[in-house]
Amino acid sequence: MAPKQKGNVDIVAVAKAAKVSPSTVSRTFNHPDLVSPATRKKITRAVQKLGYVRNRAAQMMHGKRSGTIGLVVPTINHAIFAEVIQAFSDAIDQAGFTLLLASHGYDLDREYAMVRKLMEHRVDGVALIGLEHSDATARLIAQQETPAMAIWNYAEDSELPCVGADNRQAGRMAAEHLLQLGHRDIGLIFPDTRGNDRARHRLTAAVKALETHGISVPENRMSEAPYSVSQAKQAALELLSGPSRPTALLCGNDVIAQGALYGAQKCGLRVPDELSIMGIGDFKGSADIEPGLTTVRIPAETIGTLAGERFTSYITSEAPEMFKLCCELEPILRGTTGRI
Amino acid sequence: MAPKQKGNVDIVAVAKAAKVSPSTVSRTFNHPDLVSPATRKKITRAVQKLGYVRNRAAQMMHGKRSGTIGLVVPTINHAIFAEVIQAFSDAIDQAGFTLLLASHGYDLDREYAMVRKLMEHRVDGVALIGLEHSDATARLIAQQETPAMAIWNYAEDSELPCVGADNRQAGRMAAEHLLQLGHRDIGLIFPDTRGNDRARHRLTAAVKALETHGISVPENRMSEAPYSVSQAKQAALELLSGPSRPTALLCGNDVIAQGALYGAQKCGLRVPDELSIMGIGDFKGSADIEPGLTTVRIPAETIGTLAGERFTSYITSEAPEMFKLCCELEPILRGTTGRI
DNA sequence: AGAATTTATGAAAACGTTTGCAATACTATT
DNA sequence: AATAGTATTGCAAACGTTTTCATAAATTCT
Repeated sequence: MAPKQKGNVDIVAVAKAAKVSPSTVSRTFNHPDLVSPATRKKITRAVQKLGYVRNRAAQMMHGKRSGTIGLVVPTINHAIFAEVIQAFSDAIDQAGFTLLLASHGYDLDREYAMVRKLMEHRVDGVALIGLEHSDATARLIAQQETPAMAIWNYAEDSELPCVGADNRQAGRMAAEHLLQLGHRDIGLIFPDTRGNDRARHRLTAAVKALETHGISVPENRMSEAPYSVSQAKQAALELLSGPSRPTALLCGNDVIAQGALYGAQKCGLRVPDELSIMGIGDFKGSADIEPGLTTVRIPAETIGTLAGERFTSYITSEAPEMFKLCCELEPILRGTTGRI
Repeated sequence: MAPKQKGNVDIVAVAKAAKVSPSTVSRTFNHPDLVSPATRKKITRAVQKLGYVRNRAAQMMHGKRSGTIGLVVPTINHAIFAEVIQAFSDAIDQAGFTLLLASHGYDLDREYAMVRKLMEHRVDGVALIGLEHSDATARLIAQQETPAMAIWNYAEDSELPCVGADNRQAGRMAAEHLLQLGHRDIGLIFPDTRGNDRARHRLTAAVKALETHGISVPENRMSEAPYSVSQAKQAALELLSGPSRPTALLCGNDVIAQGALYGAQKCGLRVPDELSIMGIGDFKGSADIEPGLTTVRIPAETIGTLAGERFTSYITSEAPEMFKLCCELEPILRGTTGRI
């Protein structure tokens, strides 16, 4: 069946096969109510027979939306972004959009290049992770008048519409949980904060919360590690091998916390009796390690879904309304923290 | 700077600003050597000033490639696919292509819908995960003459070009490793194999390898669990709680193996002394758990990169050559398996 | 039965590019 | 200085759709 036409099955081939004009075929797709049921059936049959697939690029040239949304992330290969991407993708798919995905590896210049690339494809909107972007990117977005939004961070004063969590609050909550348990000597393991406002906000807020309680964090209690279990393990090992060791470790995210946990186990430290470990994020799997990781839950799936839903309706709306959604954080108390 | 034009900055606006014809502007982009350096500079300046961004959809209407490649995966939110997606994305980006991503949640009908959706966007190629797809999907691909490929599985007799690993071999290697250590009573935890040829091939090959050694696996030694640590933990708990328990667990992938490990720890079983656990995949993180997970390494990143490189050159080539690449598997011996 | 609507269809212009062909302006050759 | 090239540019058609406007057919009303 479905005899392979000589390549170019377009709307006029369908029209010919159905013995109607191209206009009518187009109308059958876009305004079916304007076309008589009989003709519609003829056309549908011709479409089936020829295996016609609509050409959205051609539609797009008539001011129609392209039906695509661009998403630019630092990396795909990271539990938390994968979760956001999945949820976002599902949500926009629901609204008939297709996802154009690009990653930049935490490089803001590459981010600009990616946004530009997406705009060449005339995406109907661009979603970015975080609120920190280069001026060039901001200019480009403003100039092209492409709808844009930020995912993952929330900020009251954001220029862009955003759906996310308050990373400062996350940092504060993590610090306060440890303080509440009586910890006074706390080690910090965070990633490089350049071009990563999420990490930076968490770190500064955590430090500030500690200072409020009269605790300052000396240099030798701070360690830098990328989002990698093994490198975080390494970093933790260093932090724990000194002559005096902290009673608790506050980690930039759950991946780092997981590495820290393994590091502690390697040192033979009992968690949480001898060392408390606190993560941020509540990644998939954090509940399942032994002991379960205490963390601050950032609802990635909710954020992705909400972002997708709001963005699509923002794009399709006649009179788009600015939106800024702050998703609730929640301390998840599991087995890696305890009273001093 | 960059004064916002009244919305539509197209090639003719640029032409007007540079006082040349649209054709010349177009040529400046596509065949710069045909344009005098002086004019080229004028045009470049006009482009800068107006903030012109090329419209690939419009180019596409002239038989030019759209510059997009579609990738359809079961799910994004899975360590192993995230890794493949990242590598694939980077590789095609390198060649100037942009990724259109869609996921179907292990539903072959939705997979068809996604492929169709991508074709409406006139992707230059479609990459699918695995070799098992619905007839409708196969027909659609053949009919549209869109280049297509399979990622993740390798099969000698595949219709599509493919880059991947031999999942049967993976299953066999896992089984043989356990056999070699003297295990005779082996429990199997695998996901539902419908619409998932990866899992099915691993399972059947593992069972066959065991049978070759005169071992048949009774019903009560098999358990089904999705790719979820917690559910796999549950499944392992059931398998291990019976009156007699197996001496080893062969798991469909590393996520399941990780769950099984936690399950064993929960039962108070010492791994690997009292129970061996074998995974398949070597996910990021599998090396870092304690004890490190013994597994069969499937080089996800290599597969993604290779797939992206080969596919782009396949697409851009004048005379495309079929390709089928089988990536090497490697048993990774860590701490979760031992002699009986 | 004829006029006035309403419904269904087609013709043609438009969208933003690319490209084959024609025209023009140079340069080199004799 | 006339000729033959060659380098540069512009014109207009083409790509696959959508949409406005006009026309034809069918229906309703008086």
